[in-house]
Amino acid sequence: MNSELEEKWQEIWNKNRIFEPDPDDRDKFFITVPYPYLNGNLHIGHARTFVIGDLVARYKRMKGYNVLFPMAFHVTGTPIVALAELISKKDERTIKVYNTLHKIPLDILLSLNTPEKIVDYFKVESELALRKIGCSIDWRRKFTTTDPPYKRFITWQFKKLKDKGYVSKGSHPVRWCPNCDNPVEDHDILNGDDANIINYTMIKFSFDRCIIPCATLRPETVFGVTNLWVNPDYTYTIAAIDNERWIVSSFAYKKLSYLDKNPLRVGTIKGSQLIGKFVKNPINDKDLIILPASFVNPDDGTGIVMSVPAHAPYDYLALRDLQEGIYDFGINKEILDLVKEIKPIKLINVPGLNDIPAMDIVKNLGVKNQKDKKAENATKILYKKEFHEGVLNEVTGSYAGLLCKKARDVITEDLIKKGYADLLYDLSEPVICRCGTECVVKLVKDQWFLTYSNKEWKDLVLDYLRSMTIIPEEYRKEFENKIDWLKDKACARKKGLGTRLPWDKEWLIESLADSTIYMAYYTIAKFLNDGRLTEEEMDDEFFDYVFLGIGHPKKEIYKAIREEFNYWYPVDLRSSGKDLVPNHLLFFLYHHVAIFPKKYWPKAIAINGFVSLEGERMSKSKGPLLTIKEILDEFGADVTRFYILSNSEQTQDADWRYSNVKDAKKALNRFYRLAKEIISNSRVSNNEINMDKMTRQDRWILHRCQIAIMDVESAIKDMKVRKALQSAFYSILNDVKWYKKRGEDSQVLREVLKIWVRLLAPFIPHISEEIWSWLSNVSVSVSDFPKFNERFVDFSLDLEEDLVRRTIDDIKEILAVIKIVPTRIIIYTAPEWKNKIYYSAIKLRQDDKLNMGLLMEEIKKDQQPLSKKVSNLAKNAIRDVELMDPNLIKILSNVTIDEFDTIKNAINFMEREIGCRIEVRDAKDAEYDPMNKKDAAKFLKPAIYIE
RNA sequence: GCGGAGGUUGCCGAGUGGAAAAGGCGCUAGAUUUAGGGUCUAGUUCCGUAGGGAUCCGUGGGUUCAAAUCCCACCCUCCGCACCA
Repeated sequence: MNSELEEKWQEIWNKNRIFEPDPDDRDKFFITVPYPYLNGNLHIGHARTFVIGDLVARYKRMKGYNVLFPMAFHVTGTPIVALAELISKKDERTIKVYNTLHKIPLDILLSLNTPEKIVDYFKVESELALRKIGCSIDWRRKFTTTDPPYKRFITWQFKKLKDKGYVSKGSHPVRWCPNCDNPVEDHDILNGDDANIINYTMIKFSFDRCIIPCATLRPETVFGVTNLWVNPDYTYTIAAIDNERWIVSSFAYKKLSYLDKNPLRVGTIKGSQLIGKFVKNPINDKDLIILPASFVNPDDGTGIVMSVPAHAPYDYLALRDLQEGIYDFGINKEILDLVKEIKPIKLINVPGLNDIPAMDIVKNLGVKNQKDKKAENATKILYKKEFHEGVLNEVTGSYAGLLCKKARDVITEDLIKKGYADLLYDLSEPVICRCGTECVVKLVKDQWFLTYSNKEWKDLVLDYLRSMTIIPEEYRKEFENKIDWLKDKACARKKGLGTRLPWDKEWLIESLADSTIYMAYYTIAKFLNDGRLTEEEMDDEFFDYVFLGIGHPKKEIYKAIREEFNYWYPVDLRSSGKDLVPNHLLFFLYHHVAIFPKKYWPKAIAINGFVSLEGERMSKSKGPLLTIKEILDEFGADVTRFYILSNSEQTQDADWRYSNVKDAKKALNRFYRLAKEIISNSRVSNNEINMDKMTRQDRWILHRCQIAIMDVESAIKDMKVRKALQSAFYSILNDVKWYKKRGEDSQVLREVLKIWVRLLAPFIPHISEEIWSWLSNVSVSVSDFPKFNERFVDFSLDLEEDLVRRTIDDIKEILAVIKIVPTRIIIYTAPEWKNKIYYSAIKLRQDDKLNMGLLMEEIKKDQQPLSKKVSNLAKNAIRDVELMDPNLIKILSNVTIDEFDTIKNAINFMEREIGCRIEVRDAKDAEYDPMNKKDAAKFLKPAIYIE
């Protein structure tokens, strides 16, 4: 149990090339985990995904599959370039983080001043870390995503996507810093991390050759607009946009200037000057009056809003305030008369809200006026209710009958098409760039998109998803939701490392887009790395042939490459962290479906959670962080694997806690010592163990091993690694402890160990190899996984051991209560007639027919003399049996247990445990019974008398 | 806001309709050919002079012979929401 031991076995694996599979006659299993991104050292979070992948790889290998588990490195994108810049600038924080957390010696760190040097450094370190943690990776297939041949592969893929019409050109909104003149990424933000880009629909109301655009999140309510609201004290900007003149706030003017509108300031106008003027509603040409309101914020939207008093509490209140003269903003009588004629126009019907919804809610909540804080709450409640439950009514014309949530997008689209509206992007809250500038939303033009919103493409993915295995199954819905939500994605950037778009060389392919089908590339990387294939040969025809079987091979070796691909593909399992569900894993599916024929589409996806460090989330750029190298130096591979695999299940997050890791180390030490002891106490034997000579306990422990094998296999099938490890390690450990207590046979223990070590080999391969080497001369990594052997299965043995255990516990419990030192203990097992009644009840329960009448009939058939005693017992039996676990019922309906015999056999053991002489009697013919206990004897619960 | 996950004992966490609390940690006691932070054993909600009883799974209701588990409402925590890998 030390690093030399682990290094020794790693060297043996390497030397014997046991993890370097080539196609052969066996069934194959191709497992991949996402390649790591090399802007730092691999950390404990990576370790989880890798170790889970390795566990499955090792398990499948032992199950006889030809297993391919490859690895490569991802370096395309911006972070590595940014890191190189920061290092060459000697950025204080970066140097500190990479020196103290990533543990890179300062002299080396300062030399990493180009992206290439960074990649070269981390790829060596990462491979080392992966080797040292014992991953059974075929390193002959490694590559880096900036390798020229890989770029050819990506180029081919994008040509294919474009040919299939999955690439389009358009514009899209990004967070933008006007000062840096660049998009703002998450780590560039000083303030406002939570801000989202929201898209308002800007409805264009016309006014005296001017346009007053009103931003709204509820475009469907355009049918219910009764007037506009302006802030009377604010001075608005008049901007020339195309051939129109727009009246907007000055902040809105700024926003528009980044949104492809090229506005030109031509004048200003005070809000109060607009009051009483009329605008036309574009959808019905109705004239609407402009009125003053206090809640209009010039910084939100365009600074002028449309009023829908039937459905917006603020609008309703502001209107009522005017009508009742609560706030009149000094409007004249003429306007006031017009205001008084305004009636809310209801356009959404909501079950339960019969009148004007805004009025209802204002009344219910007792909102006083537009300045009442409760108006905010009223708005929230009503908007939510109407969005989810609302149906558009006849006021909306052809949209009548549509659900609110369905209609919104349709209406927006129609309004824009007709020129009645435009989109306005805005940030949900202010965002401040690291340079201190307030950010805006900019519309980037001529951007290339992958059209993930394409209905046919989307349906193809959704449809295929149905036939895939998703582990855990609960994530299937998550995938469906995300696919449904997925929109077109910008797939090119100007900055960073990567492959150029083949048809537009100034753009680089975005780094998530270039890592979608790379698992296929592992099959050819082998040939590149051993020199049988050169970059120059890898043209489009080559890829078409190898991956799609199109055309003819120009060279003989291409056939082998094609066969290699055809053998390994599809991916049988992609195992990944849950952070990749809404991005990489979706694109992984989309691109496979787009590029490859169906038989090469991935079979299964498994998701795992993160790893936190002493309860805190790790961060590569800020810390805390714990590198794989560090933990391996301290704990070694097996302890690390053991801890991570046993710490949490599936998508739950694991937590790396030093104190618990140390405990894991102790547990493994214990196992190692125990194994050593078992080996030294037994002798080599190749004979099949002789079951006839075995005691009940011997047969019991072998039975338990079979159960463990079954449990481990079914847990691994569901990727429940924690459960698998519990069964493979702790469950057997506890059984072995009990077995040793009960009286062990060293040869039987040796057999148990043979099973045990192989069960554990996928989890903790190094220590397993070491122990296995004392038992066999074949590497455990390529030995057979223990086979479930029905011959050893006997559930009655479990019942017997449980009976013994429970009886001891009962005695101890009594002793604890009566607080005497016992001198003599008598155990009375239940008489046969009692047990018969229980078995009858169990049979009935198994057939789902348990009731008093039927049970009494059964008892009569057994020709028992009926008495009050019998019927009372039958009543009790029904209650007891009804409470029994269904699994126990199943077992009991197949086996019977001789309680007297069981206790009698265990009597010496029980005496040792209790430290007192113990006798066992059948309650039927026990004469000595001073406290009249024997009548209390029940099925599986013997009576106890203590002196 | 939308979508998702979760709330179990001192702590981490099993358990998703049939005896709540597996396993681990911590704690307590004991053993030890114990330097130790090693190893092993037992106990660890409360009450109990016979193996029993009471309480109990975020809160409040409900369904059921039976609910941590199913239904309804509410409270709280965490994660994602895109051009960022």
